[in-house]
Amino acid sequence: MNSNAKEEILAAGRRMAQAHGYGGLNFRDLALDVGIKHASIYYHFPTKADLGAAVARRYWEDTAAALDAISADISDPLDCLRLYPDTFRQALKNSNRICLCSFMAAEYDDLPEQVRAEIKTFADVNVAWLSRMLAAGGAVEDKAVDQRARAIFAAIAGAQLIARSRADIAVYDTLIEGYRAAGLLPR
Amino acid sequence: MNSNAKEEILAAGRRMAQAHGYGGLNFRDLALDVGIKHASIYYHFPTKADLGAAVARRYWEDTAAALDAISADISDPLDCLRLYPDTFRQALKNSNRICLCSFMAAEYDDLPEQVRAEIKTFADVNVAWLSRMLAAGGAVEDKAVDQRARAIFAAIAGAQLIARSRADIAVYDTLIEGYRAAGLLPR
DNA sequence: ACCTGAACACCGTTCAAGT
DNA sequence: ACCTGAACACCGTTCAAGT
Repeated sequence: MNSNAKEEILAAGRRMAQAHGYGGLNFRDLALDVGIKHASIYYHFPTKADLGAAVARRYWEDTAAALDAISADISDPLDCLRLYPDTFRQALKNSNRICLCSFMAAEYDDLPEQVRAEIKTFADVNVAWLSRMLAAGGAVEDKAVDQRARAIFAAIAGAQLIARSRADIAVYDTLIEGYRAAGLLPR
Repeated sequence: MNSNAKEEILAAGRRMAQAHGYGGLNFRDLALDVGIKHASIYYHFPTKADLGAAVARRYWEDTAAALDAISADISDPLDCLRLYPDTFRQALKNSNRICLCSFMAAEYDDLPEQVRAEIKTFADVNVAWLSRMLAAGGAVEDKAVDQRARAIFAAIAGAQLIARSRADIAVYDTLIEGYRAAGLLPR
């Protein structure tokens, strides 16, 4: 267990931050979840800022891997784009959680600089992947690709946020369908 | 001053909640801002839940009034829709704050039921106004009006959230322009 | 190397008591 | 009616001590 502790802290920290944010991430509940004493967490992460940054970094690393897996498995970039909303849907399915970085975006004022840097990278990773799919799919003019990628990312983050506030995943599905109907997302 | 205290608490509470959320709304800083002792706030609002609900209620009441003023002043519903993103832009302009209800949507898990009810009403107020404008504008099929109204509301909330995470209002403007280019918002 | 008990300082929250 | 002092509870952090 001891060699796994760091990984378990990261996993539990991610779950906690996706439900309660950086402010709601606390060493005592985290320790309870992992099954160690709260002081022990400081052995692995010297400060809360370090923990938050590590959790956010692991989060975008996992997201980048998941997106790459999609585009490696599926040859049609438009099919990849059609699957993209599902990556955000999974957080809602997991006890009405949201994207860690959306939550932390709201908490921007209270975030240590190192944490801010990681959530910026999360957005960059998503926009870069969307841009690649859009460019390869050819459904959008070249000069509009970046703008459209950013619009999709922001709109989907918003849909997830609003769906959470109703604790109803059907709200998310309806919003995504609305984006498709409006032409923001490919059919 | 004492008869104004309640109003000043509401105003300061709104500012604080738009920057730090319900979790970051705290009686000590609030009291410092208003100029009374922190325990005094409990005379006006028995619990934090009461304060949060009152702040959120006042927030949607103010928003409803502002939206009604727009649609009363401007006869063309499409012009009203063109102005809608500006209501969310103002929060960002005000020290990179966001919509109180977006922040609280993220905090859903930790919200008292009475606060949840108020942020639900905020969304309802916005969607109802957008639906009226869309229906009157005739730019969207009747049966798609509600879906489009919800999509616009969620997408704009998302744009505001992402712009905050960059502390850059130009990001918001670009995202809104992206929504227009994609056909989600009227040109 | 990895973990723990105990303590500290700070701050949000509460409530009985003041005027 | 309106406000306050003082206590309580919690949390991030530290550190000497355990295995």
